[in-house]
Amino acid sequence: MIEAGIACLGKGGMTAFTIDRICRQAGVSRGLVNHHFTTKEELLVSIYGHMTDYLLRENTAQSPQQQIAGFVESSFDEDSFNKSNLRAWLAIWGQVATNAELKALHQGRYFQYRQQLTGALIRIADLENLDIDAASIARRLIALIDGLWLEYCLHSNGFSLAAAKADCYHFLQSNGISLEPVHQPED
Amino acid sequence: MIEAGIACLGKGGMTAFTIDRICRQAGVSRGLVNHHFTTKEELLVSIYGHMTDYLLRENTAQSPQQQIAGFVESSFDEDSFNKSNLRAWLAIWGQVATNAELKALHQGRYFQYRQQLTGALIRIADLENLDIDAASIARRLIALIDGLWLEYCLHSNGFSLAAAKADCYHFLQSNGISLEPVHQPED
DNA sequence: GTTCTTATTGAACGATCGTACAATAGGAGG
DNA sequence: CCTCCTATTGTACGATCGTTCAATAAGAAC
Repeated sequence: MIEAGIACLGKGGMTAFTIDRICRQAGVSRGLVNHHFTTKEELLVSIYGHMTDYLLRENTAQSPQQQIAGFVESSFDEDSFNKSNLRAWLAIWGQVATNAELKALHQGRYFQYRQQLTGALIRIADLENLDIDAASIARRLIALIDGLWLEYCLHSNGFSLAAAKADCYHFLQSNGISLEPVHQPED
Repeated sequence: MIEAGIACLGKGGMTAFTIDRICRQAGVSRGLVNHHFTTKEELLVSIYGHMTDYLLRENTAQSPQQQIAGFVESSFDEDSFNKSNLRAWLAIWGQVATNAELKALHQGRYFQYRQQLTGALIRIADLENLDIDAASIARRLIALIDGLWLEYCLHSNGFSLAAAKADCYHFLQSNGISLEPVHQPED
């Protein structure tokens, strides 16, 4: 049902996020959503939680370098960060200002995400005796990733996912962070 | 009426973009929208055209350095790039995949925008004998601007508009582009 | 004043929206 | 078998959606 909601958001944004279409997508009857979720907004919050769980999942990388590389790689994993999912994110971002519960969750999840990045950067700086502003780099890296993803999905003919990843690595390198790009196991 | 539509998009995204609310916002009666615009989607396209006209307006800067600085400065002008306008942009971006007419316009406007940036970068490279990939820098600068704007509007307590501008200038500098930041006339 | 075009109004239409609710199905525990 | 709890269904409701359309207001042209 959460998956069905994501699919609807991906198809037509918040306009397509209706009880009717979600139930049809999930193959269940109309009244079921309001049985499991008291309101439609609550379903939206659950959906956002589900989506961010994926982002904040345990990163099994050993070194902080591998951890950051893992972030970059998974940020442009075409299974998760495709046009459909971008629309879902755009729709949810557009509702953050309206839905207080969603806003609180979003602020928390974004903080966690940035903290994970910042922590890895600080560990790298400690290991290699670097003098960097880890929080600032994390913030700018997130901005770059979001912006590249936006560009890629809105006009994908412009460049490739590989180019987007390269841009991120280039950004890190120009900020003093060098890391061996890890190759994801191709399954 | 176009302004009223932007205001509605800013208040509640595409969900609030209804004939009723637009007319109420504009202070006119219900039937007027369909008199000037055959359909609601056509109004949305007009709104997007109006919004991008502002971005692509004639840049009166003399030097290419000033031109790029003008882009950065106006990208974080709080009159235009506030939370309300972000929501309008998010809503429109979310509809680009659905509305063919909107998609065509968006592709064209984005191409113009990137061309203006690329052209200025090429002129700088010519003047200063630099060997740069202007198109790539333009693309990454746009991504950084979009991402920073997104971050700023979604959790504005994180940093300031001045910091966002500084991030852009820092990015350009680390890519070999140095430019004197111009101070906008404060009117 | 008359005529024509345009701007604007407000009511009406069927469709769809979110939610509530009574009714049914099914499985677990006794 | 009976009883409870939960899962699921389908209908119903008032509200709002986009669009259509006849009616009116307002000027411009003559």
